[in-house]
Amino acid sequence: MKDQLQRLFQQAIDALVTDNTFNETIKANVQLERSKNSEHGDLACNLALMLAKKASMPPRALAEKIVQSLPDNALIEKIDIAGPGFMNIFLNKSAATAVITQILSEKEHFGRNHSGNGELTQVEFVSANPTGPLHIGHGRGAAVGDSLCRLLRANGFDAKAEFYYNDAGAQIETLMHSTHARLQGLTPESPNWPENAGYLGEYIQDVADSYKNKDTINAKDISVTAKGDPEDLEAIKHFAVAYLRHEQDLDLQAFDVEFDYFFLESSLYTDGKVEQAVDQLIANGKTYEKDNALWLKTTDYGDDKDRVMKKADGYFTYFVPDVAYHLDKWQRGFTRVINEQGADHHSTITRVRAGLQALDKGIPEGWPEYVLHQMVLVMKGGEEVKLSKRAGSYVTLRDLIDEVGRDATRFFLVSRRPDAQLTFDIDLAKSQSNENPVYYIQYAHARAASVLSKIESDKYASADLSLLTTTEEATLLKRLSQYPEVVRAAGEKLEPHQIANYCRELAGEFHSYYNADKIITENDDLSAARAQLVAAVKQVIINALDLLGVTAPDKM
RNA sequence: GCGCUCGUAGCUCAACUGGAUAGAGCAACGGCCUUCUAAGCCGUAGGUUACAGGUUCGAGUCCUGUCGGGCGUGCCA
Repeated sequence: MKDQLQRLFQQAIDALVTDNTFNETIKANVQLERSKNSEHGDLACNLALMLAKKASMPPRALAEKIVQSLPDNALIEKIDIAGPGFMNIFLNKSAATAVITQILSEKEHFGRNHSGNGELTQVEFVSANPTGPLHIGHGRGAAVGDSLCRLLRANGFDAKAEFYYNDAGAQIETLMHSTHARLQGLTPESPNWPENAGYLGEYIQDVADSYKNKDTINAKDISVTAKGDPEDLEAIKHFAVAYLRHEQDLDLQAFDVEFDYFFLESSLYTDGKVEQAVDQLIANGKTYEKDNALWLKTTDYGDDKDRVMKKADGYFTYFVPDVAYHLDKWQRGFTRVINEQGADHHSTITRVRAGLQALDKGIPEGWPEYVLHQMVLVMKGGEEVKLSKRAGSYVTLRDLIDEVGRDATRFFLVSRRPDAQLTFDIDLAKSQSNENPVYYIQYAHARAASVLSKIESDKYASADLSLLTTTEEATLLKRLSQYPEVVRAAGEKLEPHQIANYCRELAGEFHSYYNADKIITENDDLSAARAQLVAAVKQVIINALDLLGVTAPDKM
């Protein structure tokens, strides 16, 4: 509908060009905005303000000429010229209620579009080291990443979720030594606790106990049985990684987050992909040797200094496998990749992109895209809880889900802009769990379901929607018709929190409506029309919450 | 020091590609259940959008500077 209106305004401008109001051809960027204030109509257009100078006439006068030049149409009821020169568009009544019919026929597809054209897109997120349980920071990544996948799919992209396991670095050695020390009956308090056993958390003891019991662990795509030999370091390492991967699987399951693919960093070495990438960089002349190390000329691609690729001790620095990994993503056909990561990784962006450009494989400069989320501060008892895996003080994601609930946790973590820090006060979340915004939205849905259950659906299968005349009804209709645009905007900007805001507004307006007007009245025709509106609201709440991975229960 | 990022009500956060009177929740105060779910609604109060300039018809939003927080800045991952 917006498109149709934009075309109408473009035609009006064209007409004014031919009658010489403008002395040049104007390629107008017609902007239509949803007005916040209902006195300002349904949509507002600022064309006259933007073009006043070029027409060398006052904006309000230009606005009048534009309105006069608009072709006849069935959409617009009237246009007011207001303020400095806004054209406030009031839509036809039947155009406003048409959205109900549309929602009820499209159901769960309402709001979805095909703008992504099925482009193969990958969202990589969480990607935690398999060295401990997931904490709330990973939770934010999981909530945002999963929601991004859902949003992209709603916008017509073929989105795949991927988890990258850093199972090949120094942190895995640390995990091995930590488990080994526990197997020997040591604790971090022991005077002879080894220095290279850096993980001090109690969960390492669980890993050691399980290893000693010769347990079998079934993680996502592997099955490992512990040898039980406390001196076999390789076996310990292998088992510990599997054990903790399984723990993370359970965390993700509890959070209702699914991945299409788990990628192991170690496979990049065993498949020779790291070597291949390095050889290619050397062959392309993008490297040099200095101080016994191999350097990449990242300054050619906007970095502020060159970076070491291969250390003097012969090992690669961490970003080298990252480059190889991203080359692999590209070769798998992901023309679009979005990496959802903690903001502490932002320095890798320049390096990974630089490495990819240096490979000279025709990868676009801005590829891959990044969505970075800021740290989550966890408060408990009025104090900040440090999320240090090494020190062992720890708030796990699963603790949080148990205490606060899955829907509330997900909603909370995804309802803020990712690039702003957020504070998660555990005491507050627990004590006010009934007042969490997610319940407000779910309650709106439950209320709608409850009312509808009181009318047989064939009683409102058809209805005269022109009976919807109250201001609350007009407000709701406007909000509903806005939903497809919100899905599109949130998808384009990769901002799931816009969906959360929309949910809150729709729920609030529905609660107001519910209190202001009876849905079921003496008048059967009116009841039918209102029931259709309620059914449409209910459907859109379901659709929107689904994009956030939050359920919409019928009863609360 | 340099780079990125954020600064909005007492607290936690919104504000669509720059739009009209900056909005919610929590906390505070006052009302609304004989009636479709009160996990709700209505109202009151709360703001120099950190500060100072600039750009323009118009700035919380863009630019410059200052102050403050976070992250990064390693031959750590």
